[in-house]
Amino acid sequence: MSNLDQIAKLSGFSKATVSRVLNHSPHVSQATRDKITNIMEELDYVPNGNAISLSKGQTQQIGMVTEGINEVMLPFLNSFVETASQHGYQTIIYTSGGDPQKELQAFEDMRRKRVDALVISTCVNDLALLGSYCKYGPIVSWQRMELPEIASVAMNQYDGYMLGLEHVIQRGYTRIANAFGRPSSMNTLSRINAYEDMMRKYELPVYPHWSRTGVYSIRQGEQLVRELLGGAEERPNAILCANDLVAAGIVSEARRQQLRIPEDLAVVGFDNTELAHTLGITSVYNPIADQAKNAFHLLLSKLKGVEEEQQILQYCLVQRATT
Amino acid sequence: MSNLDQIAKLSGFSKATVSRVLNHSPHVSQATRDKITNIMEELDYVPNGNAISLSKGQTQQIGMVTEGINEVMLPFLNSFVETASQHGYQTIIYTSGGDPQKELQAFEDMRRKRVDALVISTCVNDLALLGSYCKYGPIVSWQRMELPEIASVAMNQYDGYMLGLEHVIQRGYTRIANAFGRPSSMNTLSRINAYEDMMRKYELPVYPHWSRTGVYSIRQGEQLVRELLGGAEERPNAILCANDLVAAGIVSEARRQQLRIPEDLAVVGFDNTELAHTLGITSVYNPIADQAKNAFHLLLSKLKGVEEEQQILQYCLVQRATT
DNA sequence: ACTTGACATGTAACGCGTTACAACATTTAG
DNA sequence: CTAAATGTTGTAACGCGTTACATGTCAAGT
Repeated sequence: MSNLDQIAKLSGFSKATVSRVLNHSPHVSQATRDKITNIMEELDYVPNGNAISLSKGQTQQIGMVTEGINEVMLPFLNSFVETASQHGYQTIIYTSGGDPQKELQAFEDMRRKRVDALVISTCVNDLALLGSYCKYGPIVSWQRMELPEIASVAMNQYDGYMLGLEHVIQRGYTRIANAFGRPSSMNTLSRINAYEDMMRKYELPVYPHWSRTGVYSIRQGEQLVRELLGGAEERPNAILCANDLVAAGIVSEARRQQLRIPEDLAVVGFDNTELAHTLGITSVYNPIADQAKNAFHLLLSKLKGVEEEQQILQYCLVQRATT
Repeated sequence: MSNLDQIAKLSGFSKATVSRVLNHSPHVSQATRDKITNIMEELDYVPNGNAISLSKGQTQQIGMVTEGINEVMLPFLNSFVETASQHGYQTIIYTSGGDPQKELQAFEDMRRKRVDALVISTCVNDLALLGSYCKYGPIVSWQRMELPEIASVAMNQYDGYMLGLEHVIQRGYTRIANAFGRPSSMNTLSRINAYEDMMRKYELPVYPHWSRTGVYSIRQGEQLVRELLGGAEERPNAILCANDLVAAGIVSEARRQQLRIPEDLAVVGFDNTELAHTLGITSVYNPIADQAKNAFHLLLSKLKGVEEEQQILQYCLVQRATT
């Protein structure tokens, strides 16, 4: 392995000049540049990334914090990785599996300068703890957070949920159940507020039993159908779901139980992922890929101290066969 | 930001001793260790990851090369990230979007010592080119590769495909179509061989028109149904798919066209992902998560020069409602 | 001819741990 | 009581670019 020092010696120039060539500095004559470039090619030289990171004090790496990678965050992840890479940044995945201790690794890695910044997709640690890491680098969250230091790129959950609720109510469903996501997350709180406000507005019944939190996956969706529609006398006739995965689980389990959709049960998913399209599930469109782009640009702004342009994001409801 | 030098000066010991404390070397007395540890805590000291990487010559980071992250590789990615993290390695995602030039970034990053090793999920560059990067670090591939330097953890595609074929033939389907994946990949070649051998064995008709390559996604599956079952006189009555995504697309489009499944059309997916379970699609089980584990352990073996244990993986067919 | 400035290049310190080797002290074995 | 073994700590070089500042050169301006 050759290094910059050898290139300098062999070419007869100083390390500084070689470094300038490497960094396309204009302060090098063409002749010098050519000579040095030739020698670098001869020796098959490439600069050592770690040395660069050490001296520059940044790694061009951004950590993504998540509980685990699932279908819902796929477009977020893809879009983020893609956008970052276009700007010369790589993305490191930190999955916690729900373990706060494991999640902390990501934050510690920022403290240790292994990553320049963090995007949070899902997060299981205390706000206070997160706050204490803000001084080590910029953090942006997909989910809404109550910390001023941590910007969020999520859509307005309250409005989005209202949209879904309004939709089913307009179509005549009145017994509405909810499969919410992470308990006590801002997203969930906003949705709960939306639900309560809407029920009040139309004076519809609220059965606490019909609202669940902590429902994210296909399996949990299936399970929910068994519980809510098993044999109880008073059953909901519409379910709004934390995401399309849950909706998919509900739809497939409901069909297995000979329930007619949408006659007996209306189902509304969230995020309008590929899955919702495939299965024909009505879903609230959530511009996830654009949110990821915004997340990256927010981080870049903070890293470079310059304003980067943010997109303004729209949401809407996509109606399909389940309502 | 405090550094090791400051800790050394303040504690009155040398940098070497401080470093020993950091690395839990046994050659430090308890008293010294305590003193140094206290000072580190006082100053809120953490070692700089880049400095460590530079001097150790390794980053504890592994790059994952892929065209894009989709449902099929989700368990692979998740399992890999998880396993790697258990062993102190982080995973960096390199998505190429099919652009060889972008893909090269991952390989260049290994050359520049940004990652210690690479796992290839999908790869669009020449074998020859890949071969030339093997000298910079270990590479393991999910897909089978013809290079001796690059180990593979994929299941035996030939046998797996045989399993699917045998299944539909036993159930009386004779007009079999194929949605293969990447053209000219080893996987596809093996599957094509399996198909031809099997058709020969049972003396079944082979319509070249019924075999497609380059079909990976839900949309492409839907498209395929329109093409193969649109209006042609002689139609296939069974389709084997590159993966469960394609199968999902086929099933949903076929239903839209009022085709009865499995009476009019049998569909077999591959990988037996969550999606196959949800939609009730028969699928060849592919122990993807375990393959990812094996991939990591293979890399670790090569990095440490020690044998790591590999699991022997089983596959089987999971029958559901589409056959 | 002389100053000023633009341009090219070098010097040396810096970013921060790691580690082979040396040195010294203290046990322990004989 | 001494030699060998063990344990503790220090020295200094190394891994490799980056960059602020200094220096030297040559052409344009007056």
